[in-house]
Amino acid sequence: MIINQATDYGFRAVCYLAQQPQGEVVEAHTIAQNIVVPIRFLLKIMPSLIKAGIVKSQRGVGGGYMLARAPQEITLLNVLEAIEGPIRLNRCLIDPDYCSRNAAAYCEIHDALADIQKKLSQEFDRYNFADLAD
Amino acid sequence: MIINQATDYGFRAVCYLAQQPQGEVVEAHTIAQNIVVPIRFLLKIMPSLIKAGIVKSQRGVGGGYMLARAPQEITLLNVLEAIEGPIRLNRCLIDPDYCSRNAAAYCEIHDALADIQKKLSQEFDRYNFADLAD
DNA sequence: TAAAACTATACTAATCGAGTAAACAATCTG
DNA sequence: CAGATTGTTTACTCGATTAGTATAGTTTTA
Repeated sequence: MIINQATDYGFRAVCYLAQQPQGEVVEAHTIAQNIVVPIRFLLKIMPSLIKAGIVKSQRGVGGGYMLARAPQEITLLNVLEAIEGPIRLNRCLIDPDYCSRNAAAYCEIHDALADIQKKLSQEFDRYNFADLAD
Repeated sequence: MIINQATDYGFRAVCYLAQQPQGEVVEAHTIAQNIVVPIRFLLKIMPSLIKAGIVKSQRGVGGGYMLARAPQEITLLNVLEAIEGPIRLNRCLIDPDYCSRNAAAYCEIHDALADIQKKLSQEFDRYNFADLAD
């Protein structure tokens, strides 16, 4: 019921990139310093954001990271799912076989959780980084 | 971002009790069998529900558990908080000093998460066990 | 007073989270 | 093209948490 530290750092990193002039490439150590995150940990997180099409990277001298699309097109949900996968409130919502009662198909609680989970995703999706970076 | 197994079991236990005739005392092993939960684990969870005023217990021969108040007065949020404490999406929402940037006071992300967290609590609070037990 | 029930506390094994390390691959510059 | 720079990949560690088990204790009632 708590987001990962990595996700928190991911939010900060994307927010920081959204605050840079458009097209500016920022290297990892600069990002890490500004958002106050251990650089090695940040370096491990970034590839997830790249695979999700949220940021782009450039290697070699003068390399670094930049957003891969407009900040208003990136939501908290996008970053969260890129780093820790889809939101799941309960394991039975991923794998019905997980339920020790084998009741996923008719369980009222299952339905309620599925509903809440959907609402939660929508809430995370309401926030984009153009607004957050202000 | 996922609820505890204990919370899941708590939901089931309260739901099962809500399905019993009013005032009926049900012993732990009966509950455990019906909701398919290890009895020792269930026995460990129940005291949290008692402390939260959700169920009552009776010791000795013929003892067991019953709801402490009407099912419509018990929500998913009540049970969740009884078992795993208040919902917190991020540690900085409990303890602002936790933020490695020390930015909780002015961080836009912090505000967004606080907002989402509030909505999430409200969602869990919308479901009561009179409805869930149908 | 003995058995039946819940309570409290401590223990354990497995998993997960956060962070570190090291070897590697790409890119630029002189 | 050599070497420095910067990101990538994968593996490792250590501590915390989770899920569950065990045991000794307390209350109640027949």
